[in-house]
Amino acid sequence: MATLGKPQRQHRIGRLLEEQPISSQAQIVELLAADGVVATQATVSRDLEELGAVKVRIPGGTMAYALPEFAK
Amino acid sequence: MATLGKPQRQHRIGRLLEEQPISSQAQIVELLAADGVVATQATVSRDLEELGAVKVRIPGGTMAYALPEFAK
DNA sequence: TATGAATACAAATTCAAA
DNA sequence: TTTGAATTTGTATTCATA
Repeated sequence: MATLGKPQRQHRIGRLLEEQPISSQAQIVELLAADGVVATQATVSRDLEELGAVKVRIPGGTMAYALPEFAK
Repeated sequence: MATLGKPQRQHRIGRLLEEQPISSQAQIVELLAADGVVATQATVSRDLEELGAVKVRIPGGTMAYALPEFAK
């Protein structure tokens, strides 16, 4: 499996965050993998930082990653 | 040391978050203690949840807790 | 420069207990 | 119902490696 470049991977992460509530980096790793994109938690952590993503509280006490408005 | 009630403690936490960038719950525990308020990380974690606080990215790559606008 | 594995660090939750 | 101690879970960073 050809390793996707960083920009493409980050774009996919952004899309994933919009599509569903995601509460952990491990979950992102899984979703990417299901999409054929291999990356570890360390990489996802760095991607989220570069994307400016933050973990916010969702009604119900759960948390989910979200992109800042200006990044959408 | 008279233990401060939960509402008072949460209010203090809110003020602390406004006064300075705070990047960890341990730091909140310390600041409260400096103020004579004893609480553990577990309690601070619950307080932040009840306050709706989130950890956001600050320019420079650091993170800081913040209250949602509507809670101010 | 980008990455992963391992580690260090931070936060949420469990489980008593009062 | 609230809390703290201990634990589990999650995230950032370090340290190689390419």
